[in-house]
Amino acid sequence: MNAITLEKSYLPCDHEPVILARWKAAGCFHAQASSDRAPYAIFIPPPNVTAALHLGHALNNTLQDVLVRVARMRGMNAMWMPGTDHAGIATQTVVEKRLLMQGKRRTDFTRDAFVARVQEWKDEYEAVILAQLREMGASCDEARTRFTMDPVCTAAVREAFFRLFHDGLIERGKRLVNWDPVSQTALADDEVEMEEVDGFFWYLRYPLEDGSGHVTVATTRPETMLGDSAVGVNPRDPRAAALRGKRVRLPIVDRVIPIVEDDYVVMAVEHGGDPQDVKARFASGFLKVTPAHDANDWELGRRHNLPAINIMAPDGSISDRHGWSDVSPAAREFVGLSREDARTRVVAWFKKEGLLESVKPYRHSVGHSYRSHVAVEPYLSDQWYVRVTDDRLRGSALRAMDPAQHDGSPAFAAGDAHLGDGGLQFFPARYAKTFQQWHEGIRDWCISRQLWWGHRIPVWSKSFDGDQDLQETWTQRGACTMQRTLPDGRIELFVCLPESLDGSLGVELTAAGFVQDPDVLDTWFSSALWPMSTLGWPNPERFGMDRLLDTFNPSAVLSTAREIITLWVSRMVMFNRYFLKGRLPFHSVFIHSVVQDGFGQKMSKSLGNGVDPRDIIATHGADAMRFVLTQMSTATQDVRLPIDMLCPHSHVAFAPKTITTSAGHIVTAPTQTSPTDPSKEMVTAYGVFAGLVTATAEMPLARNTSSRFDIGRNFATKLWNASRFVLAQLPPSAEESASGASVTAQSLADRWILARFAATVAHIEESLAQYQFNPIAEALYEFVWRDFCDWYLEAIKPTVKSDPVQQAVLRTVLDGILRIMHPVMPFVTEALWTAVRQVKCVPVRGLDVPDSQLLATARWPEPIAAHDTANTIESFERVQALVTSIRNVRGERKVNDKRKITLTAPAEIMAIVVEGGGIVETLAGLKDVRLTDPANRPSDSVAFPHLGCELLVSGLMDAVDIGAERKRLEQTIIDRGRAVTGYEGKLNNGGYLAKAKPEVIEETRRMLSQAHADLVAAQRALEVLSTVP
RNA sequence: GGGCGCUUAGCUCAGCUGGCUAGAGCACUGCCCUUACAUGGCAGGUGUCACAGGUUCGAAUCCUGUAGCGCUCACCA
Repeated sequence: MNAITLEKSYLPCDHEPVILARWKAAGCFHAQASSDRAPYAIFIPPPNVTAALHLGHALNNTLQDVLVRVARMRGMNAMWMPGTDHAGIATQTVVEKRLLMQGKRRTDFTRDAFVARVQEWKDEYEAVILAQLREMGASCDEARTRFTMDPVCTAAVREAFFRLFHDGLIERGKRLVNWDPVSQTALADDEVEMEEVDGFFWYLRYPLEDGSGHVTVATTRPETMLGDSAVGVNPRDPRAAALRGKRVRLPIVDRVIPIVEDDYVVMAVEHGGDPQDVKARFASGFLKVTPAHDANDWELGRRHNLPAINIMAPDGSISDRHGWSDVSPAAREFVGLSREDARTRVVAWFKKEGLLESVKPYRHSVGHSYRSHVAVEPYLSDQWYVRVTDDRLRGSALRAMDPAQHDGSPAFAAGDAHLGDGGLQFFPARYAKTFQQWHEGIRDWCISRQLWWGHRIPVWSKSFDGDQDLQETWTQRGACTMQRTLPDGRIELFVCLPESLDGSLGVELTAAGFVQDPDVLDTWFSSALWPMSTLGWPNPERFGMDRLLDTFNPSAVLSTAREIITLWVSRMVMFNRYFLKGRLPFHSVFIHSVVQDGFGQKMSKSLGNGVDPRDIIATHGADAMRFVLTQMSTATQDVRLPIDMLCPHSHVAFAPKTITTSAGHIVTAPTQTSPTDPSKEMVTAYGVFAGLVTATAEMPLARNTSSRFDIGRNFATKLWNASRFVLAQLPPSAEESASGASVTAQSLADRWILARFAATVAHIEESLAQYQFNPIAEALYEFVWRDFCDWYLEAIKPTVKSDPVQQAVLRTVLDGILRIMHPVMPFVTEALWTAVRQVKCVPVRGLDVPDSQLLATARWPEPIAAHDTANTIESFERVQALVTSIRNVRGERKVNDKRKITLTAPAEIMAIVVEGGGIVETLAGLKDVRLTDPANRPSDSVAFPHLGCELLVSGLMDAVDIGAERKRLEQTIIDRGRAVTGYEGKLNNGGYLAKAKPEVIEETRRMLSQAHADLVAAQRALEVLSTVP
C-alpha cells in the first residue's frame, strides 16, 4: 500500500487558504530589486477604489497571473506590481452620494474633513480589492503594493508636473471645457459619453438693426442666445452680399451684434447647401454665434474677434456674474433660471413676440458626464492643460509603435533612432490602429479637475497691478513661473514648485499673498506615471527602492481593456518616454476580451451588474474560475456569461428576476423570492449597490453563480482523481532507484504520452508568446483529460504495477502536468504537488523535472522531443482509430463494458494490435485476437470495415440480431458510398488535378481508396449476412 | 458619420495564412455506480457556418454588398 493517499475528492475551500498561507510564508512572489535572472514585470492596471472587483477584473488578473507564473517558473525575476487607483471623480462621486443619503453635502465639510471621509472609503475598498486578488490566487508582489496617492506616487506626480511646467508642456488656458454642472468639474474629452436624445430645432427670428427685416437662426439650444455675439452666414450664400455690414438686434438682450461671414456656416439646402448633409436640411443658413457656449462658435469667435459672453454659473443656471454685463430689463427675468427652465422660457418669449418661425423635432447626440450622467455644458473656464499635441509627447507615442503595426509610416526622426522607437506591439494587432488614430486626432489634455479628492495642483498664483517683474524672486530659488495678462490689464503670476520646496517657498508664497490652485489633477495624470512612480521615480533611493526602476521598467506587457488604450496606455507611453529618455513603459499591450452579463451588457462597477469573483470561488473554487476565464479569453469575441443566483435559504441556483433601469439597462431586481419557498425573500447585490435595499437576517444577500464554471470545477476534480490514481500505482518509495541513470520510455503508450506532453508544452508556449489564452486552456484540457486520463491511464492499467520504467514515465508526466497546469490552476496543483513530490523515481530521458519545495517556484518543463515523435504519434493514432472502431460496434450493439469479445482481423490490422503492445485489447475489451481465416468465419460475428479491411468481432452477445446488423451495414454502405462519390468527384475534376497541391491530391487519393475499400468490406459483410440462414 | 469587431449545433464558444464529409464544452439520448473520478466512463443524434453576389479546381475561411448586434471615436445648426 502506498503511504501517500489523497482524500476522495478535491474541495477547494479546504485547500485554498492553506496554499495561500504557504505561498505567503515562503514569500515566493517577492521579486528581487536586482538579480542575475532576467527581469519580467507586469504592472497591474490599478483598479479604482469605488467598489469591489467583478469578473471582468478577475479575467484580466487571471491572465496576468498566468503570464507572471509562467515567467517565474521559467526562472525569471518576476514581479507583478499590485495596487489601486484613487479615481478622483468616481470615488468622490460615490462618497458624495453616500453622504447625500444621510442628508449631507460635501460643502458641509471642510476640505480636509471631506477628504478624510473619502480616505475611509478608500481604505475599506482597497482592503476588499487586495483580498479579492489574493483569493483568486494572484501572485502579486504584495510587499510592493501601491496606491496612486502614496507618498512615492505623489512625489512622482510632483516631479512630472514640475518638469512639464518647466519644459513648456503645461499651460493655463481660458477655453471651453466639458463642464459637468452637477459635479461642477471639468471633464476630459474621453469622460464625456454621447447619448442620443430627442430634441428640437427652433427657428428664431433676429431683427436687423436697421429695421429692414430679419434673419432666422436655427438652434437646438435657444437659451444660449443670451450670450450670442454675432450671427454667421456663409460668404457663398446668395443672401450674404445684401447683408454685408449689417447688424442685428438680439431679442431679449437688446444687444447689437454683427453679421459675420464664415465658411464654417452650413448653407440651407434651398440656398445652395448640400442636400445630403443633414445639417443643411435643418439649417436656415444663419448661425447664431455663442463663443462662450459652443466649441465651434468659440473657434469662429476667435477668427472674427468676437467677445465670449458667459451667461451661466458653474451650476448651469443663467447668471450675470460670470461674464455677462449687458443684462437688459427683459433679460433680467431669465437670470437665475436653470438651463432647462431658461430654454422653455426663451422659446415662450420668442413665440409670444411672434419671433418663433417654426419648430422641428430633431434627434441628436448630446454629451453626458460619465459620472453624473447629466448633459455636459461647454463652459468657459480657466484650466490647466498638457500640450500633448507637442511632438515630444504625441510624436513620441506614434514613433513608439512597431512599424509593422503602423498604418502608414511612423514619423521617425530621420536618421536618428531613439530608444524605444518602434518597440511597442499590440495584441491582437488590430488595436494598434486605435492607438494610432487616437494620437492623430488628439487635442490638448485638460488636466485640472474641480474636485477635492486627488493630487492637488502644485501651482500658486497671484494677480498684480501693472508690470511688476517678480518672476526672478521665485525662479532663482528653484521654482518655475509663468505669467499672463488678464482682460483687465492686471498681471497674473503662476509659480510652480517642486515638492522639495513646499516647506520653504510654499510658505513664503502664501505669506506673500499667493494662493495655491484649489483644483486637483485628472486621475490619469498619476495613472500615467504608474510604471515609474511605483518603482520610485524620480528618486528610488529616497523610498528604499534602489535599482527597482532600472530593473523593472520597461515592463513586459500591459494587460488591459479596449477603452483604456486612449485613457491610459497612450498617456503612459507619452510620459514614460518623455521622462525616461525614450524608454517604453512596456513592450507589449494585450487587450483582453470584455466580460458581459447574460444580457450582453458589459460588467461594470458603475452599472452594478458585476459578479463578485468571491461568489464564484465559493461555489466552484478559484481554480475553476481561473480555468474558465482563461478558456473564455478568445481573440475576437467578447464573452457573454449568463448568471444565476444562489438562494441563501435553500442553496438552490435559479435565474433571477430582472428589471430595466431608467437608462435601459437590464439588472437583477433588488429583491428575489426563494425558488423553493415563496414565503422567503432575499436581496441582490444590485439592490444593495443601488442603495435600494439592505441585507438582513430575514432577507439575506443572494450570491451569484454560473454553470459556466462547472467545466473548471470538473477539470480540477479530474486532475485530483487522476493524481490519486497515479499515486496508488507507484511503489511507496523508489528512492533506492532514484539515484540511477535515466530510463528511456519503451512502450508505445509511454513514448506517445511523452511526445504529446512535449507537443502540448510547445503549443502553450507559442500561444503565450501571442497572448492567446483560449488555446492554452484548450491544450491543457485536451492533454490532461483526453490524452492522459482517457487514453494513457486506461492503457497502462494492466501493466504499470509491474513495469518500473512505466512507473517512472507515469510519475514524471504527472509531475510535468502539474507544472504546466499550475499557472492556470495554481491551488489544486500546489495541493497535489505536496503529495506527488514525495514519490521519488528514476528520471526519464527527455523530461527533466527537478524537485522544488513549492510548485509555484518549480521549473517550467522543457521536454526534449524524441527523434521518432512523429512516428510514435502516428502509431498511437492508428491504435486509437482501431479501438474507436471496435468500441463503435460495441456501443451500437449495447454490449456491456465488462463483456470481453474476440476480434478477427487480417494481417495488416494485426500489425496495429501488435504495435499497441496490448493496449488495443485493454481499451477495446478484447479477450482474443485472431487472424482472419476465410474458411473459418465465426458464426456469431459482426462485421465492420476499418482502414479498408473487413473486421469481425464475435462474442458481443448471445445471439446476433440479423435485422439490426443488416440495417447497420446498409447505413455504412450509404455513408461510405457518399464519401467515395465525393472523392471521385474531386479527382475527376481536371482543374483540381491541374492546380491543387500534389500532397493534397495524394491525400484525396488515399482517402478515396480507403473509403472504397471500406465500402467493399461492408458490402461483402452484407452478402455474408444474407447467406446466413 | 468614421473606425474596429461579431453573426458557426438548443446554449456558450473554437476553427478563418482556402483543401480530410465543420469541432469542443454544456444540454439531450442509450448503455455502464468497471477498485482514480457519477463533479465519472463508453457510445450516439444534432448545423442551407447571418444573407446576396464574386474570385477559385475548391470558400465557414479571401473580396464586394446587405441586414442585425456590440464596442469605440467624432458630432448639441
